[in-house]
Amino acid sequence: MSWESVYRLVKRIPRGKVTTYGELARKLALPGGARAVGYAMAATPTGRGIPWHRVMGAGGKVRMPEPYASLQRKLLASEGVGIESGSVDMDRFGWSPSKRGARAPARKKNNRGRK
DNA sequence: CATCTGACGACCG
DNA sequence: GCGGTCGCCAGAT
Repeated sequence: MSWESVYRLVKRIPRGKVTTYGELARKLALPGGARAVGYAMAATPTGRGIPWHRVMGAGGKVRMPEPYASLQRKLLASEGVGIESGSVDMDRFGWSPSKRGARAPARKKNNRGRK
């Protein structure tokens, strides 16, 4: 059950969005157990359809050793997630478990004639 | 059963 | 804003 739950949530993350270890931990009723979540992710077998790269640290910052960090940035950027100085804008790409689109993008693209 | 570690988070200087 | 410390949980030895 343990890590399976984590994987499940991670798999739920929609493309182009990211979440944090803390959020996952909280959703799993493990406040402060973000480390456990991170540990689980570290053991996450690649090639299982688990978008581990969509899991960021607090504040949307990259929390992992190379070369994973670089790979993550690359994958995220490939999904349209803008990264600034190694950090992701959680206000726009932050995704909350079970709270689908809680932080929906502000959609501030071209005004299409009106603001 | 005791101890250390780890892809974390919050706090303090 | 950055770096160091403590606290948290689960797994491995």
